[in-house]
Amino acid sequence: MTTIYDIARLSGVSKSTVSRVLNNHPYVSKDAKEKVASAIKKLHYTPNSRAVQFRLQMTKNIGIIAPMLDHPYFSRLISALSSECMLRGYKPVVYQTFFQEEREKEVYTKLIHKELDAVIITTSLFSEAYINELTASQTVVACNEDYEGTYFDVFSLDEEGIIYEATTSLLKQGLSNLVFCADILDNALQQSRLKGFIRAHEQYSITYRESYIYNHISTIEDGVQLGNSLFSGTLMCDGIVAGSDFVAAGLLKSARKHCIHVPKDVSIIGFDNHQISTITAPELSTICNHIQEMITDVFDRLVHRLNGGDTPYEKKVYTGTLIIRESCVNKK
Amino acid sequence: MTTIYDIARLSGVSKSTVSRVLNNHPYVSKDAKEKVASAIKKLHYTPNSRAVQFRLQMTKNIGIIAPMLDHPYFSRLISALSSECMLRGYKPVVYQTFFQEEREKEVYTKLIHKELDAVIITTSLFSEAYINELTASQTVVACNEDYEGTYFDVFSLDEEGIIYEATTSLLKQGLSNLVFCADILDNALQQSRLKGFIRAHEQYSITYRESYIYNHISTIEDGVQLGNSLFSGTLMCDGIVAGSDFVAAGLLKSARKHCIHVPKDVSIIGFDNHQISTITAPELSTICNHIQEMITDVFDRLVHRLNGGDTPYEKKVYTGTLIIRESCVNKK
DNA sequence: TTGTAGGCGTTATCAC
DNA sequence: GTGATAACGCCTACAA
Repeated sequence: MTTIYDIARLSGVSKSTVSRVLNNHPYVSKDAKEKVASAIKKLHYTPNSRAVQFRLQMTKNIGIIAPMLDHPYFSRLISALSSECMLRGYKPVVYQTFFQEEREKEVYTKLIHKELDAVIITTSLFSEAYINELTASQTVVACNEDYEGTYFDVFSLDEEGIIYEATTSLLKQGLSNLVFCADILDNALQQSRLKGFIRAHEQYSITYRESYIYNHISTIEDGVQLGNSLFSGTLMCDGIVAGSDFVAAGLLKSARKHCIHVPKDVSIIGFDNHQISTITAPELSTICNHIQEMITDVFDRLVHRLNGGDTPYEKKVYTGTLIIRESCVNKK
Repeated sequence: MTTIYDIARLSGVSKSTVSRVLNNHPYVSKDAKEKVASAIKKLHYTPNSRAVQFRLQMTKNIGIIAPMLDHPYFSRLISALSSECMLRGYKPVVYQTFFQEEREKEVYTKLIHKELDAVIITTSLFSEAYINELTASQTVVACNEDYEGTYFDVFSLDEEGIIYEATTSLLKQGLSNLVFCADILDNALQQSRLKGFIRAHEQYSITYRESYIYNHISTIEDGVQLGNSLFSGTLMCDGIVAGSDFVAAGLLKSARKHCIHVPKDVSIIGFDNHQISTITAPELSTICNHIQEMITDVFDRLVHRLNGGDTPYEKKVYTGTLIIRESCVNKK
C-alpha cells in the first residue's frame, strides 16, 4: 500500500506538504504541488480513507437501515433515499437488518464510532428512547415509521389516516364485512393502519370481526392463499383492505379462480400504488404515499443537522392519497 | 468517547491487558479479566471499530455492488446475497451505483483501503481487466454477469443459452415474427441474451427484424407502452421474448386492451419467474434462474479466498429453466 | 512556504 | 502474567 510517506520521498518534500496538496490547503508552492501530483500519479496513490476517517473522526457516509430489500415498498423507498443521498453529496450505505436486533445494533455502533455520519431509520425494532441510548444522541432521522419525535426527527406517513379513509370509503358504500391484512411487519406502522381500520368502523358503528384481521400477509402468494380460504365455501366478507398491492393482486387471482366477482362480490383496496396495481383485471384501487416529498424533507433536515444546526426535533406526517380504480364498488 | 485507556485506568491495569481481555487472549489472570470486564460495563465501552480496522487492516465487511435496488430481479438477488453473507459471518454492505462509474469506483477504492474485505460485483460498467486494475487484484467475485474469469471468479447465469431455448420453443411452434426486449441494462448480459435470440433464429433459418429488437424496456409501464405500439394497427409480430416478467405483464395488459389474444395471436415469455408471473391472465411463461445455488457457490469461493486459498480463478455458469405456462402457444 | 512532532484507538512485540 | 512501546496512515498545530 502506498502512503503519503512514499510519495513524499519520491517528490522530495515532507509528508505534511503532501497532505496539504491532497487537501488543497493554501500556502503550497506550485512547484511542490506539481511534484506531488506527478508522484501521486506515478505511484497510483489513493488516500487511505480508513486512516483519514480514523484521524478526522468523520466520514461522508450515511447509513440507511432497511428491514429487507426484496420488497416492493422498501426497495423503492431505499432506492429513492440512496439517490437523494448522493445528490446531496453523501455516500449512502444500505444495511439490511432482516428484522434482527443484532444487525440493527451493529449499525448504531458504526454511528457511534463515526464510521457513519448519520443514520436514517426506515424500520426499527426498538423504541425511540432506546435508539437514542444506542446511538448516544448522534444524528438520526426516522423516515417511514411513526415515532414521538422527542429524540430525533421523524418523517412518517399517516398510515392511520389513509387507512381510515380507505376503510370509510368502503363502509360508505354499504359494505360491512371487511377483512384487514397486515404486511410482514408486525410493528408500530401496522398498528397504525389497524387503528385507522378500527376507527372507521367505530365511526360508522359497524363491528368488525377479530378473525378478519390477518397478520403476516405480504406476498402475492400470501394473497392467493388467503383468497383461497376466504373465497371457498360461503362468501362471508364483502371487502378487503389488503395492505399491499401484491397481496391484493394475489387476492384478485384467487377470486377469479373461485368465480368471485370483484368488485360486485368483494371490493379490494391495495397499498403502495405499485405499477402492478394497473395491470390487474380489474385494476386495483390503492393508496399512494408521497415518498419523494418526504425524502426531500428528510435530507433537508439531515444536511442541516450535519452542518451543526440544532433546531428542535420535528415530526412531520405525510398524508397519502386514495386512488379508486375498478376493484371497489361505487354505487354512484 | 471512552477508550481502552479509560478502562485501563479504571481497572488499574495497562492498555495491553485490556486489549488482551477484549480479544480473549490466553495468559490473563482471572482477577484482571474481571476487573476489566466490570470497568467495561461501567463505562459502556465499545471498541472503536475504525481504530481496530485501521490497525488490523481488515474488516469483516463485504461490499455488494448493485446497479439499482428498485428492481424485481436485483432486489431479490441482493437480498439473497446479503442473507448468505450474514450466514457466513460477514457483514454485507450494499452499494447502489445507479450505473454511475464514479459510484462503482468508490467501492473499489474502499476495497483497496481495506474498508472492505472483498467485493461482489453484480453489475459493472467496466471490463474485467480494468476492474482488476481498479481493485489492485484484491478479492473480487462476479455474481450475475458474464466475464472471462481471468482476473477473478465468475459465477453467472447462462443468459444466452436459456434465451436460445426460449426463443427456440417459440420458433418450433411455427412463430416467425418475434420481438425481443432488453431490460434497462445495456450491457454484456443483455448482449448475451440477444445472442441467444439470434442464434435460435439462425438455427431455424428464420430472419429476425432489427426493428423488433427493443432496448430499455424494463418496467410494467414500459411493457404497456410497447404493447400499445405493437398491438395497435395491423398485428405484425406473433411472439415476444420480454426480458422480464414485469415487462411481460405490461404487454399482457396492453394486449387485453387491444383485444389481442395471448397466446392465440401472440405468445409472450417473461423472465425471472417473479411471483407476478402467476397472477396474470393468462399466466406467464417465464424463465427461472437458480440464484440460490449460485450464491452458495459464490460464498464458498469467497470464504475460501478470504482464508488465504488461492486456487485458480474459476468461471461457473448456471443454466436456467424454461417454465411454460399459458402465455405461449403449444400445438401439442 | 515548509518541515517536525504529536496523536487519533488499537494491537503486537518485546522485555520484565 | 503484565506493562511499556512501537506501529497503522493521516492531519495539524507549531516552529522555522
